Amino acid sequence: MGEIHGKGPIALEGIIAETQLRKRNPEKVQANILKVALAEFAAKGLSGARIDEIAEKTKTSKRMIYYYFGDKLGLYQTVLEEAYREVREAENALELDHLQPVDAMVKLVAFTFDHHVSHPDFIRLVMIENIHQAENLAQLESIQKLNNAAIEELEKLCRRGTKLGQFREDLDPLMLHWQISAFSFFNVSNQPTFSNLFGDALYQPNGQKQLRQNCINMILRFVLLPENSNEQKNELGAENDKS
Amino acid sequence: MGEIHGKGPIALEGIIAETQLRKRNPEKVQANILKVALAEFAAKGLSGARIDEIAEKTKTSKRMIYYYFGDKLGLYQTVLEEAYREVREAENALELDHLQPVDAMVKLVAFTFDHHVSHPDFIRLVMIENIHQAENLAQLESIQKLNNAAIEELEKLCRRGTKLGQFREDLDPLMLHWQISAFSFFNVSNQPTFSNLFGDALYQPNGQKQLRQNCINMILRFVLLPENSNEQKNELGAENDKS
Amino acid sequence: MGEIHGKGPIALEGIIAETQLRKRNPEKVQANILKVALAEFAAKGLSGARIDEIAEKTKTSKRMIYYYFGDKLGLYQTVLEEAYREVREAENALELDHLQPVDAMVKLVAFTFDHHVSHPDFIRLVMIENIHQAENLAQLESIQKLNNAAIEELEKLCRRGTKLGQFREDLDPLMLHWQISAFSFFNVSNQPTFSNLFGDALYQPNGQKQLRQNCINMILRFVLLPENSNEQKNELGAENDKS
Amino acid sequence: MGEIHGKGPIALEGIIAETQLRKRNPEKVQANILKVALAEFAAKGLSGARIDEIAEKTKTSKRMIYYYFGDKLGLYQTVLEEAYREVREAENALELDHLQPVDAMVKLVAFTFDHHVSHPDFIRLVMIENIHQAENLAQLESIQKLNNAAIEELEKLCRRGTKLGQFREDLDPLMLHWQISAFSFFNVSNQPTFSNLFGDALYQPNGQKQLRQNCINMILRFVLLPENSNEQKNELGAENDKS
DNA sequence: GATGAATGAGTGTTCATTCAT
DNA sequence: GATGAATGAACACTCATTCAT
Repeated sequence: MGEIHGKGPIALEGIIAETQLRKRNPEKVQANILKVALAEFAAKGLSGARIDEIAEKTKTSKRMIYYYFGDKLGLYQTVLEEAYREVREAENALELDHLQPVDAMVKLVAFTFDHHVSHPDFIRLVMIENIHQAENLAQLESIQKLNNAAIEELEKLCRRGTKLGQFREDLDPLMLHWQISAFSFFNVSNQPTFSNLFGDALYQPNGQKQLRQNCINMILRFVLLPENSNEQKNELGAENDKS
Repeated sequence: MGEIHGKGPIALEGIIAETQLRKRNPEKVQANILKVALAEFAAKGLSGARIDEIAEKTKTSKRMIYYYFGDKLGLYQTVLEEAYREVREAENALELDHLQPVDAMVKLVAFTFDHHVSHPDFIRLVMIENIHQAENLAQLESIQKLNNAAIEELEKLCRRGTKLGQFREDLDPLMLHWQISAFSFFNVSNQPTFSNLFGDALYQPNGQKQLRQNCINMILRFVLLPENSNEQKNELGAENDKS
Repeated sequence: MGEIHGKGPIALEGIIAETQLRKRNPEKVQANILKVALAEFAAKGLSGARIDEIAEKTKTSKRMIYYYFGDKLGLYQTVLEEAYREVREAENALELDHLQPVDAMVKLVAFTFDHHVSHPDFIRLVMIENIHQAENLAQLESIQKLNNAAIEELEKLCRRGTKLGQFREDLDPLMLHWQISAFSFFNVSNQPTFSNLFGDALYQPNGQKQLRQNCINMILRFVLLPENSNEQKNELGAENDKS
Repeated sequence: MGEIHGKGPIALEGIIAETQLRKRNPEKVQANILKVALAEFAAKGLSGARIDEIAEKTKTSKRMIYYYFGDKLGLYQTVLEEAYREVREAENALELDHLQPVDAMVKLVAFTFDHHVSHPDFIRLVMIENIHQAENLAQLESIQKLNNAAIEELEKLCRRGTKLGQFREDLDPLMLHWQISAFSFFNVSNQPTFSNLFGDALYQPNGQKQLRQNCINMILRFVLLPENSNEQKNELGAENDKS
């Protein structure tokens, strides 16, 4: 990814490019360190990751890690911060306002599910934070603000659905977010142990497809008023088969 | 830490008394080590936990850990094995056969939810295993057998419910187990980060009560045939309020 | 520390203003560095002082330290040289020739005592040099010349006192200088340990007053011929009380 | 000192002896570390000394330094503590009670002077402590007690001399101790810089002999009542010549 | 079975110094 | 003259593990 070693016919250009890349480009150096560090921390945890190993996989040296991030914890916290920021920015890019409430809810759950699947390193980082009682996350002020947006978006959606007589009136956006997250997060976080203990059928393409659809269905049945739920039952149930 | 910085006279009498107190009781010594080790691994992860610290909190010495468990990984694997065994044994003690399918399902979900809440160290151990791609769990043959029982129990229950015309016919016990686990596991595993980002309302007594009830409801609505679901809608919905 | 952990926008205006404030004034820049370096070396020793920390407390940058002084040792030696020069210049400004020998001697001892008290950083620098076996001092040719003046001044004074029949004939100016220095130097150099072990009574205003007077008395009794010493005994003794 | 390498005809015995010396002898291992560390700290200061270098000069390994002393500061503090203890114990072994006050005072000053000369590493350690504002010394409770004994001994002596009409009545034992210490300490501590600046005449055998005698004389003239001082003046003065 | 002593390979971190602009 | 970026060698310290008794 973005590596340069010997993939063009003219070697000299590659050398020049690499030289320019490596030297005097603080942003890229930091980004490169963070990318490597994210993978290492996600794979081995905070105390399991080794600064030496991170440095080795980097285009720069161990010294620069300390130059830019102070110490191991500083590096970890920056990695955590960037990971959250990236994920939240993608979430905020979701445009739900112009969709019908039901469609918007389907899109939200589907996106959340898929987004977790496509960011396993972020999931693992969050697991690590949970093992550490979120004490590092608690120190990142910049993150706290980002998350309210997600709840507010959901609240807007609930209100719209309720006003149209489609959603129940007693919905709690926070709990809804919790429920959507539980499915999406667990799906990625516990894949290794679940597969090991019960086989990986649910983690094959077809299994994931059903899992995803059932999550959407469960959330929909939860938010919809019974009468609306009935109208859609065939449609919803149809996707639950194992075909 | 088993290290000496400074020195002091040795209380000979104390040593004799202590020796007599625990004279040659291998099982208790091992159980004591495992209890301490579980807490340490759960709190700090595999590489974060320190043999010295575990030994210090033990009634015995560091040498005994190596004597009984070989090395750090051996200790961790034994801890993991015991934790799984204990949890699964409790699950298997659930008597569901004499209950109506719906009641049995409610009891199963409620028990799973509560059981996770009351075994946070186990949850954390599973998180750690997931970070390590379940590679240690994979080496424990004794565990693999235990889990099929859980699925089989659930399968029996589904079949009974379906035969009575209450449950849908296309239920997949494995997926059902996944769904129940997702709620129950996430509830404990992600409490630190979720509370930090969104406040701890859902982790206050009242919040937990609602969360638990909604999980039961969601599972029920998922397994019940629509016509049965409708019959119960008032009852189910009633518990969703925030009172 | 010249290192970056985190980043922030750069206040361009501030930089321009500051640049104009100290536009090209090498002497002041060097003097500023030396002042800061003296304090740092005196406080933490040669190996204990940090170039980064010195640079940070300076109005200029780390690079300038290397530009002007070559390396850490060069900076230290320059600091040492300047400190000696400043102290010796003050000593040489003492006008003793127009005073009676006894008065001149009193003034010399009193001045030396006070001068040490008011230059604690210099004292500490000399202590550091002594720990390093004076190997840096030995490389500063400029300093060697300065000190003979002090001994010559003292020799002149001794000769005058002896010629007038007040001082003993066998006085050795070098030893006299040693004795005066011993009191004056030890008073400052060993204050921390002495106070810690024996209380700080002697380092309170009254204690210092007595200490100073007793030093003067001891030197006087040493240089004066016994018959002169007797004449002054009441006067001298009177100042030894603890009032 | 106590080394074994190849100084006996039978090599095998040496090997056995060395083996027994190196293995399982905690006291000797610690003593060996402390001896080496004292020399290193005295030569290079707290931050200048290197744990690696200390370990290398030791019969054991770097790891054992941390095993017994925790960290660098712990090692330094233990070195400091042992150095003070050793020096104070020698001082307390002085038997002054059976001597005439004047003889006792002469013996005390002479001993103090010589004792400092023969413990240069201790002196350097004290200098280092003074540069560090005695902050490590302040943490050693065991040392504080030892020093009162020295002052009390001196107080007893002063009282005896005063009672016999030989010493002045207004003597302050603490100040007397300060004065004796000033000479004795400065003589060792400032030898490098003093020799460098003024030549080493005073540090040649003859110079030291005079210096020592003059210190005794100055202290005696200070404590003796003038009439007694006069009686002894010839005797005292006689030793001040440069022969 | 049980204990304190001992160890080597690593692990995070810091230092004075130099480079590119 | 002046600045932020970059560096390698060293540094203090820790780890799981084994030895001798």
